[in-house]
Amino acid sequence: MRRKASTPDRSNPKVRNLLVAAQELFLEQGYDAVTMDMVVDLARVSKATAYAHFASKELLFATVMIDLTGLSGDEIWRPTEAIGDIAVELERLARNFMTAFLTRQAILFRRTIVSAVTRFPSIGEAVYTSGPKVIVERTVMFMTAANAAGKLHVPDAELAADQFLSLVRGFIDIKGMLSQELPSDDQIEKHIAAAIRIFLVHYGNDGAAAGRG
Amino acid sequence: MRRKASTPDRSNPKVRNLLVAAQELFLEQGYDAVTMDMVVDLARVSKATAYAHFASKELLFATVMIDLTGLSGDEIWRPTEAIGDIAVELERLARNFMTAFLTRQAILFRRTIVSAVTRFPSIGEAVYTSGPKVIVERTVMFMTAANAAGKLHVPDAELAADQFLSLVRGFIDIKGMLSQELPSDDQIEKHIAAAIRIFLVHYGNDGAAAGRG
DNA sequence: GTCTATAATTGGATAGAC
DNA sequence: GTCTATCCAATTATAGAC
Repeated sequence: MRRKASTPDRSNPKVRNLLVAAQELFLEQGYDAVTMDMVVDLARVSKATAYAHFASKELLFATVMIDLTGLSGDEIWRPTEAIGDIAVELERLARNFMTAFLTRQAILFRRTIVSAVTRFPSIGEAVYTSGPKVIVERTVMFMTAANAAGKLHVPDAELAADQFLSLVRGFIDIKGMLSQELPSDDQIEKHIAAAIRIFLVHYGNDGAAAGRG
Repeated sequence: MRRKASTPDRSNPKVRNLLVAAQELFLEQGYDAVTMDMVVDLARVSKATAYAHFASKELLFATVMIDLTGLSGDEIWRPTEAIGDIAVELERLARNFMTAFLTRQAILFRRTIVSAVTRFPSIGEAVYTSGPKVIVERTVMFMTAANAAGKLHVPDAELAADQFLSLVRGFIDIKGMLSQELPSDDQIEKHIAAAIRIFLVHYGNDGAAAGRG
């Protein structure tokens, strides 16, 4: 019965142990540096058991990566929410995004997934589709809703969403990807505030900006 | 004589062949997927020769990566240049950055270096220092110069540089990192134009923006 | 310096007992 | 399903001749 080809049985404790161990090791060390021996040792499971549930190291890796992807959809913004004070809303959206984006775990995940793209392109596509793509879509929805509610003046919601997320992200994430250092909470706060300021000067609906369109 | 520990002899044709072959293979497939056999085959050199010049695969990899880093300093902007029409200057800076950033080779390089950070942190630091860090520094210099010349109103040059680069980069680079698709030249042009527009509304010196500081 | 041939080890995956 | 013990292919690095 091709159970192995489909979803592994997560009610099985050994399967869970394997997934937890594999996740930790893959995130910390990357696909190649991790051996199946290391995984089964940490999971306290024999190798044969591991291969009874996951047909290959590659499949175990893919399962772990896909599991990690679904974390960041609704956490940004829910389309059902009403929009209050626009500066507050933008701030909340920005902070939600940054906490999902700049945690140590998130950075490790991005490193790991980027490392794997070359060899497992389909995993990269899947993560893109259920990760960044969703974030952008949600932000576009937000911009559209804010525009409709008269809280922003947004002629092009996709452009505005792209610019907002770009400003919020900033350029610091590169440092996080290449080195160990992460920005402090204080830096992040200041950064978000500045991003919202420049964004609102352009897209705010208080008539402050001239010559837009 | 510990020649191997220092810089390899680049006047030697076989060394050059090795570096060229290694660069191509590492960029296309990543550190682990490339074997020394593949490198020496492509370089048409024997394995023993390779190890006569590079003490290990790791050192060969590090050499290739460091070589690839120095490409993007002066190409952004030179501090000696006088600043003319600000919109034109910003556009040139943005385009220089994007062509250095969104080429196929640049993306492959970023993927490869990110993959390697976990296992070779010092390489990541080195690349950060002579890559992104330099780009940011140059852009800060530009902002400072433009402010001094009265072409921009920039109270905080570092913030302005971060915002400008963030806007120009946009959010599309993520797609490039996770999938194969790259934005078209046309999309890039429109994107740059929009970035400059929002930037100038905030930082332009024509009195269009209100309430800044 | 350069080559061919080979050592030494690692690591993904499986056989067979329980 | 689970374990122990093992196979076998791949890979980094070197020995020894020229």
